[in-house]
Amino acid sequence: MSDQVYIEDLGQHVDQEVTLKGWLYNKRSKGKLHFLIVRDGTGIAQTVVFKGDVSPELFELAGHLTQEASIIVRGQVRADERAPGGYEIGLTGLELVAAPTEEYPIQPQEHGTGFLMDHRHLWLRSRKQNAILRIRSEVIFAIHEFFHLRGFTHVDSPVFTPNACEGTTNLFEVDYFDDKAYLTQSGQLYAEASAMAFGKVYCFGPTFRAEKSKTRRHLTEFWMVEPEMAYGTLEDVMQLSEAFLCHIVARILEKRRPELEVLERDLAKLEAIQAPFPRLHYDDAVKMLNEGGIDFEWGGDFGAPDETLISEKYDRPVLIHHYPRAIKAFYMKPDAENDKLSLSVDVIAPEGVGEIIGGGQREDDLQVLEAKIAEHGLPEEAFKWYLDLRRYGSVPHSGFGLGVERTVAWICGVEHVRECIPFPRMLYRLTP
RNA sequence: UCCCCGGUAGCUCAAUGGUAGAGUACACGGCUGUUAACCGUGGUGUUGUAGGUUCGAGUCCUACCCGGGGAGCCA
Repeated sequence: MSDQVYIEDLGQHVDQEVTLKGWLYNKRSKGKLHFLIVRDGTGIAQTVVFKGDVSPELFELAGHLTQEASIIVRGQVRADERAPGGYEIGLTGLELVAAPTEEYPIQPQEHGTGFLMDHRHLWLRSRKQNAILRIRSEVIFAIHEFFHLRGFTHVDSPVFTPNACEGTTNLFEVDYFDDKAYLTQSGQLYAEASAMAFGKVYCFGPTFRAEKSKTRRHLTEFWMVEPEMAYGTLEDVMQLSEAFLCHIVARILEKRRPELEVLERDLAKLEAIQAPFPRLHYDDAVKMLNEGGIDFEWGGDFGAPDETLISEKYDRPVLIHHYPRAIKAFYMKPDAENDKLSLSVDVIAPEGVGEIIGGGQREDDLQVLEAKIAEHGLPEEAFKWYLDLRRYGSVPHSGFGLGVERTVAWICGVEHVRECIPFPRMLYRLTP
């Protein structure tokens, strides 16, 4: 049918005869009226079947449709304040493509998280989940757009790796023919190599952590975007992450407002995301915690409650920089002015989502890096190629990693990252 | 790995140690404007598993399994 339209475009077809192809989301009947609520992946729309307007067979068919029946409906679009979304279709034609062979398990009522996660493949059809994942798609598009507009080259890093980037624990080990390999936990080392070849690069892909974490911020498989800039400094990374987050949020506000409304997101909180972001030296963050009544000792890393206390003081993301060297990865460059500190930065999202960005300036001196690798007990052989980057034209460089699911959770105002990826992989959950 | 909570009908949940129930979904009937519509009629259980205490266990005890929330670690 050539006049098929999508529900998100209904407003452009008022008073026209159109065809919708979709599924029955819900149905309400009242005597000589059936209200068929149809979804097509772009939204939901109400269609009205009036007994006087259609054949008895069609009215009977409409009355017996069950939830998630796949249907093609035809009728005239009209504006009506009583219709959800403001538009409805006066139905004149109805084709049942396939009736469900069994009762659809997910109903318009409360369900438990475990049940919904077991039915994730169907849960995706629900309004809220649909909105979250459409926003995720837009976030990913905005990420690519941002870097391309700034002259970054997209260079992907491998998923199979021979070694750990940040230590050997928490890696998924897999058989690799007669050898062992690990699923990557970061593409950074490869992004560094790419930056030496292309200048400004970013890699984007799934990463894996075999941490036995059971919290609303953790997945065992999550997506990370990691830009890396040759000749970049800590300051460059801080400016880039600020502009990056502003760009993403602006894009979502521009293009995904209907989805944000489905999620009942407070738009004012997103509209507040403008540069500059507050910057907090690690020392000052520690002071802030102590003044806030948390017994925190200098030198430690911040836990979830610490991050929440800090982020609650601001209405936009906070950049915390110059963390102690001891709690950061081996490749972080020390601060020339204070050997105990590193040229590192974490970005804490507002509203309790926690850290969404971690990055900094990398160690570019061969001898220092060799010593660090030995000090961390890492296998020198595995890092031979990485050290080549310091042998052949080493330059200062910096970059960061952004966790996509946490970013989507923050933008959507969703409690748990498991709803921010189509098929989450978590501790104790591998299906569907 | 540690701490806390839970597991009863397809789903959401009730049930002083004493006959295992309601709402919802589904089916049929009624109503021309419903917003998770409403009204009437219709039936569903190895109470997570295995032991134990008891005249009697969904309920108390022990172990295990599964799930949820949080911590640590991280994005």
